[in-house]
Amino acid sequence: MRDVTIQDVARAAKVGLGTASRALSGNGSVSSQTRQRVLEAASSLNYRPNRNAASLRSKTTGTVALLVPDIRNPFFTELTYWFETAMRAKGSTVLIGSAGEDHAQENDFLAQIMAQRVDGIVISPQSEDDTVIRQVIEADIPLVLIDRPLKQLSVPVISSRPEPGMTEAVQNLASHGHTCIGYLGGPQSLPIARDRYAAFLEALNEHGLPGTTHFVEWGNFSRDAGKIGTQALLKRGVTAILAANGQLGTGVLEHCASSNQAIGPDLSLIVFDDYEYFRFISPSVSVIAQDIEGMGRIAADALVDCIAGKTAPDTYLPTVFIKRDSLRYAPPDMKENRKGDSLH
Amino acid sequence: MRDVTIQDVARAAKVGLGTASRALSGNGSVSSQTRQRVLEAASSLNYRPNRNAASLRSKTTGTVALLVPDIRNPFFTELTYWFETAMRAKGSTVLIGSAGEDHAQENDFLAQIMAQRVDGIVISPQSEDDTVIRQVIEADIPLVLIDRPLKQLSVPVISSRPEPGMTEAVQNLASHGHTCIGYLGGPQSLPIARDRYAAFLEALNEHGLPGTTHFVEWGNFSRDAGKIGTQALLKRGVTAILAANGQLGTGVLEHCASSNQAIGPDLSLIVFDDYEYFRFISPSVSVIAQDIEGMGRIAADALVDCIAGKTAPDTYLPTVFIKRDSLRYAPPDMKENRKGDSLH
DNA sequence: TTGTACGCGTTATCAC
DNA sequence: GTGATAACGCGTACAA
Repeated sequence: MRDVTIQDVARAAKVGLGTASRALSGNGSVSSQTRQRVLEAASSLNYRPNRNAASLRSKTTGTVALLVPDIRNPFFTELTYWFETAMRAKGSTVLIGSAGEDHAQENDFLAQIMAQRVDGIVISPQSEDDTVIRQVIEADIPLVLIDRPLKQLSVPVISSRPEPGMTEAVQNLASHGHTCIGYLGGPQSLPIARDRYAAFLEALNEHGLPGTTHFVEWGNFSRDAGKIGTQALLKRGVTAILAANGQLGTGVLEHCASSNQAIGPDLSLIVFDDYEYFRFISPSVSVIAQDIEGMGRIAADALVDCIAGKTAPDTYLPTVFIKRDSLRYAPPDMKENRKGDSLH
Repeated sequence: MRDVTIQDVARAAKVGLGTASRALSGNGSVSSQTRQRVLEAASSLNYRPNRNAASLRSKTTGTVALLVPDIRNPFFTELTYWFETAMRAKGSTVLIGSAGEDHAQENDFLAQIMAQRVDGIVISPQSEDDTVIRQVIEADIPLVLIDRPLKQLSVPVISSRPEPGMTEAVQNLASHGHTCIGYLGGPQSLPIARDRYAAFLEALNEHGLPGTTHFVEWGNFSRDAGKIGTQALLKRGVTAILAANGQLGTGVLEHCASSNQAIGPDLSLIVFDDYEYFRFISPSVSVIAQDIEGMGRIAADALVDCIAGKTAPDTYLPTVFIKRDSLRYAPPDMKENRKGDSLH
């Protein structure tokens, strides 16, 4: 059963092929009468335009791609959601690729989408390796980066400013009397990891926390690194941990759950990234939240600008501190006091 | 800067257009000598095949679509991940659509992918409304359904058998001495919701739990329904709750966290669906897990079969019960005993 | 405003 | 095994 083509529509409407095309696509001028006829014919024939044929001529496919390290990471899940929503509103569909840690998969995906002639691509780079990004740039495909800036290349970057949230977070820890704060950092080779740590240090300085020392454990942005780092930090006697991303924070939770360390009473916790479930587990987890919805939407805007040949500015969205129950720390000496305090 | 076409490759390799096409696509026979020449020419010219042009002739796009209610629901996130992985291995890219509750969005997405001429589509229906599905069938697009069977239509369904997991789960609750079990069910209009409840009842019977009563709260598969239902069940004195899906289970967690109800000691919990974070929160949540990876892969297999014109069987994957810490229930009378038991 | 003819890059169908 | 040539469905410059 052959598809109904624009030819069929033209015949049914008793107009020329070109007229039908113009009436349906909206380019060029058609008298409203004939347009009406064409539209009716189209819908009565159940006409579905063939994007592939159109793309062949117009060089635009109405399709963009989103490449993330792992869509199962809630940050990327949400980013994907908002980006897809924004792009669909703009009339484009989104091809997703979840690359995992595997470079072969990344290249696989890249080859496929290049063949598909996507209009543009958004990449959230996982590793320090730039080869994929360079390929995209070389192929001259409009590109927007999430999280990771790329030096000396005019590719728009959408990311976050860790400072606002970080400042409040540190202030809060300080006001609770913490003197030994542990920091779980991401790979120092990643700019965002460095930025977050710098913001952390700056926040400490800003509030002039005398006598406050901090301990740092570096690792990749993974749950396992979070577990291992937590273990190490606890040995060093920290009373609070600030995890530089959600995966690391999840690792903290995991370690504490398996070692019966009670978050809140025994250990304060703040996580950079607000995974949905942080809100309704017990105790709920205090976070420094990125504006993921904003990132997705702005990435979409930036991408269509790039596709249109315009330039799009780098955008750094503010973060906010959200205080929850993981900050109910009761230092040992306070516990001692309580014990003696039999009046209550 | 014009794209390099297969023409250019053919010229460079000093062969005819057709030969180049056969050499590159693998269809038809070419002497290994000339194939070599063509391949070399292609890579040295940095040739990228144009899928759109190919699709115009071959009627196949190497693209499939996946439509889920909300990709942010961890079940669908993981399903998307595995499905995408499987499809990429088969050489297809995946267009995703996250429909939300919005029907307009669904239709939007549908129109777009029909224009894209996707080879097939996998739908995980959200509502009882079949209009989207019917449209796909009417357009004669190969279709596979996740979760939801469709009566009297030969569309493959990939879903789960709740029985194995449910049986073990109920047995476990019984062996812990629960006599009042609460059940949070999904919309009775949904087959999977009915199936799960039926499996629950069957499990109760199977183990001949004398004196065990159960209480049921129905709602849609949402966190809010879980919260409200939990509240209602607790008022009725249940000592354990079985939630019929992950969202409902999340609602239980949320209610308990905000009302200081300790899961484990105060209330046993088993959730149908194994969200990743259930494993490492405290207490960890016992679950009846679906084989999502299997569902994703089998859906991919079934879809390519449909595309190839073959029929694919309905597949129901077994569930498994995974025991975790949310079952450490200590009934009030046991607590009393403990109090008196000062020997320990 | 409307219709015609051509080309987009590829695959498929022929003859050779 | 190989090389011309005709589609595929649509947009658009051009002529009418």
